Amino acid sequence: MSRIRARNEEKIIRAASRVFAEHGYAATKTADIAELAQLPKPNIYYYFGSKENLYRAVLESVTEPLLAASEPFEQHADPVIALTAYIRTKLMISRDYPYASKVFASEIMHGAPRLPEDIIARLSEQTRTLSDKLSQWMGQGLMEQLEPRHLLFAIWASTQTYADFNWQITMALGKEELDDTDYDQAAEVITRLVIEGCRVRPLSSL
Amino acid sequence: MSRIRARNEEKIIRAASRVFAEHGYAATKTADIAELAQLPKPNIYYYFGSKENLYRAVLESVTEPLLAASEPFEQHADPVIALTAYIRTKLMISRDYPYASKVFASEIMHGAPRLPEDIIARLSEQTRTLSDKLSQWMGQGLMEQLEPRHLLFAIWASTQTYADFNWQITMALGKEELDDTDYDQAAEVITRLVIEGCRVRPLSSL
DNA sequence: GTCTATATACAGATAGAC
DNA sequence: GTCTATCTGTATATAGAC
Repeated sequence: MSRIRARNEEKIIRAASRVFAEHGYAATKTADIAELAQLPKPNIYYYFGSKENLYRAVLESVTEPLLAASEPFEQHADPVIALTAYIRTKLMISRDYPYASKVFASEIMHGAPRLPEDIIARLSEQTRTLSDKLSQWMGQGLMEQLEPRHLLFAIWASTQTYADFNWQITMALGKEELDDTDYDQAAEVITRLVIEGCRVRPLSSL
Repeated sequence: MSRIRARNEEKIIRAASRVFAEHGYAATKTADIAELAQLPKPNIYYYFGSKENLYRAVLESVTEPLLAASEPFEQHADPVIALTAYIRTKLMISRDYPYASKVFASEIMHGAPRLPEDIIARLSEQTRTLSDKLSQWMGQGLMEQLEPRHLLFAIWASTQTYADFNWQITMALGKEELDDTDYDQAAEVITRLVIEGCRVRPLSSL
């Protein structure tokens, strides 16, 4: 793998993430990706073979930040701290990786027809890990007994909505784009819903 | 407007809602809509003129159920009852009108490039009405003081996710499709988050 | 008013020069 | 290894028969 190749592949992936996120897979023209990447169109086919291959490469590349969100669950044993940090991290990912979030959202909304099996497996495993942790806390009396997966769905949806449905959010808030204050307010509301709503208590209360 | 015309237009709209929801605007072929509607393809162009016109007609037709969700806010003065009913209604809409929800979600995710101005206006007005009502309850001390629009975003996201990201939900729950029990559990979790999380109190507590 | 057969345009992909 | 010029399939849209 040459220097120039690595550099061009990265430029293409970056440009493709954005165009796929903004227009969706089918509406995306490889010519637009090439233009944004400032490379001739055939380069894309030379490096990736086909539009679909490139799209799969994009899906792989955007998976990391999304999976990394669960770190707070591994780092903190205390449910109040872990859940608070998790919500904040999920919101920061929506802010910093909006293309990753949208490409995934679009893919999943249409039934994940092009999502590689290994990514599905990793997402499933993460879901299991997270819901097991929640069940454990519930069993210890550190939070109310609820179906943990529905709680996860609520957290995922209400944090990712700031990336996926950014248009609606900015419109409703009457802004061009969101600033740090908006994300702080979002974190405050969602954290309150989860912590107070599930009566989550710190480890020290045991 | 002839009988046969009205009937065919409705068949086309219904088929189009489904195909647009499942594949997105760009990936949808008018031939697939025609096949599902059991009509010849040129009929679509005869009745609607273009794929884009048909899509706009679909957007108009799916707007009603989505706007109707706010009825509980008008019917019930009590915040506990109104919010509980609102969450339930939103979930039932996700269950009963999944195509409407997905077509809208896809449109908004890509920046609403084809959403008619009048629909935007009606959605904006509803947002204002709902957040005003929440502010009023907060002012009366019937619930915690929070940015009401962020609370709305959380409710919208966590209820619509059951339609928009149905694939992920069913996969996480290990099911082919959701049943009434799943929606009951979802309602229980989301209602608890909102009512307990915002410390919403009934009118009678005043 | 309705539908079969066809034109047209666009975008994914590649052959071949450099 | 890289890119210009071109091919080709596919899907929107319509002309014209019934």
